[in-house]
Amino acid sequence: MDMSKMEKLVSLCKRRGFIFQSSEIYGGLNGFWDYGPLGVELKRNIKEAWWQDMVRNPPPGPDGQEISMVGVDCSIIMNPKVWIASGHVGTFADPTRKCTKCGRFVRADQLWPILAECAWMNSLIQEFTPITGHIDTPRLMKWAKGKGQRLAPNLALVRNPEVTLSFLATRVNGQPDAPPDLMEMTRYFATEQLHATGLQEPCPVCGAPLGDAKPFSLMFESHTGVEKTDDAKVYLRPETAQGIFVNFPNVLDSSRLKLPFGIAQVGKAFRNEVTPRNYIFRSREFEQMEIEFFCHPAESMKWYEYWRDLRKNWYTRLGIKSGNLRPREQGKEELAHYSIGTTDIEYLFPFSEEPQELEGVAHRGAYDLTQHATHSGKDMSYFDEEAWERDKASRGTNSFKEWLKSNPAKEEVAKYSFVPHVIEPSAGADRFTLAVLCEAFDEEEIKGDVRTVMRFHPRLAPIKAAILPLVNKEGMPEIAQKIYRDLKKTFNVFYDDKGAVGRRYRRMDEAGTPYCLTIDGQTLQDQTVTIRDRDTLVQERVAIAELEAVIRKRIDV
RNA sequence: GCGGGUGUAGCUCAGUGGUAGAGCGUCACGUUGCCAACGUGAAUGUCGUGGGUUCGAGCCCCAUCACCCGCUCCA
Repeated sequence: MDMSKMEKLVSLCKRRGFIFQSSEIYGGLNGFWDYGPLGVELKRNIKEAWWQDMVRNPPPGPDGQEISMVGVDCSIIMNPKVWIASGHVGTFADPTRKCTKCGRFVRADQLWPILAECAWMNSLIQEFTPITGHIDTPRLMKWAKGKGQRLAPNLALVRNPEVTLSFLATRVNGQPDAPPDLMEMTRYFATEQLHATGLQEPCPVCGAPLGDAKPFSLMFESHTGVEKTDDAKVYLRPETAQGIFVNFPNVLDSSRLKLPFGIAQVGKAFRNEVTPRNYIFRSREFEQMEIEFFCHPAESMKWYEYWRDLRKNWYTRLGIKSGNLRPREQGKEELAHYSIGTTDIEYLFPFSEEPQELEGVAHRGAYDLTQHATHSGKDMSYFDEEAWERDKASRGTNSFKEWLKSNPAKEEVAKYSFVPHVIEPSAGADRFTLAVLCEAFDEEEIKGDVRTVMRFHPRLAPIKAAILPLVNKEGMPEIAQKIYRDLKKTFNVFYDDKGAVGRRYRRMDEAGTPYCLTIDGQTLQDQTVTIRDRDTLVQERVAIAELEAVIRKRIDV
């Protein structure tokens, strides 16, 4: 059998119940996936580890201080104005035309300026005189069979010069008093079947005819209420972040938080990706684990570095080998216009030679809060009461409002009232789940036999321990059942008494269960069981009474 | 969206126009004494889906869907 690692992993995930294709019995749906019984446990453990480590128990800040984190859980469908303010609606609101051959998108209103600058046009325009409409057929023919082949392989003039030029000649000779202008000539060059299609407009990249202009949005749309009118149009959120931003004032007013602090959210997001690809890596429905950390502008770089390092280390701690994990500072040209800095934390998946993004840690400045302040009219700034209390005596009044009337300098006001800067560590829960699966997958040879084992970090493993009576007699199943009932109150454990114990061990290896507890003959004598380690295969004896503590200790490594 | 490939049992695959198959897995019974044991038996398929050609289609043709690879896209 010659399967790639990725194919083996996909097969195992199906076979053991980690991941299924969405609506599979109906042929599936491109870009959508389901988690099975083991997969949902794995993903829950990942999300819970994130929530525990980032929200409930984050490590100390850069100066050793406690850091404040709270969570929210926002609706997926929000007021559409949110997405206008965030920029998601605007970015692709312009009608876009798609090339029928190469698939590239061109903004409809920019087509001619772009064409004027494109490579094939600049080459072609030297071969005729657009002012007079005069054409030199042999010269254009030569271009079509030479440079044109390379520069615009799908241009009608290149694909079928005889026909294309005959249409053009008919036009030029038929109306000698009204020579075609550059635009019309370009359309002729792009048209192969004039009578069937009419004049076409070419793709700036390859020359093929462009499709009709259509508004293009990566956001899924729906409607509220009965009538599906434009007024009722809503969007499925393409990211969880905006729910946090728009709730910034609510959280501030209800939770007695002071800057700096962070708000976290875990939840589904939706993007109508052009090409979903690579298993669950790029799906149209996915889950994000996002933090917006709000801080004073003067401290923002410090916090950016804090989160960047913390997030990278988190992955390492959960078992991602450092060699496969690549933090990558984005270049200036890559950055969104509002971002001061962004680090992509990338992972080298088996399906790609290039590392792929697991998480982006972005310094977003005051962009988002300012956008929402502008669009909603709601004040999104923060008033630093401590700073004001400290300085008010020297300002000559107890009232900040009163002081503002004296027209203080902007920089002075900003010491007390300002729009916080934001550091955004935005992680993909499904992407990390896939990374964990890839990282865990291993095959090793034991006595000429291949053992497939998922080496999950114990904290993430779907099943923590299996309880196995060595044989089904002499009271072993009864003892095993009791152990099972005790342990399942605390851990996700699995009971199995079917078949030979070796086979049961191997089954648990494929599920990634870190520990197997076996009830054997000696158990009957001294109330101990063996605990088998998934990775080392080493077995130790542990008293039944100490099992819970022993497992807890091992899982919390 | 383009080009190439694939689609047959839960998984991996064989099956080139004439009775739907194998290995593994699953289940039952027996056996069981620590790393995928053994014996016996069983279940499992609209051959991705829909059309067409044919006396007859898993196989040929058309369309469509999904997955994989390469482009493209990923605000």
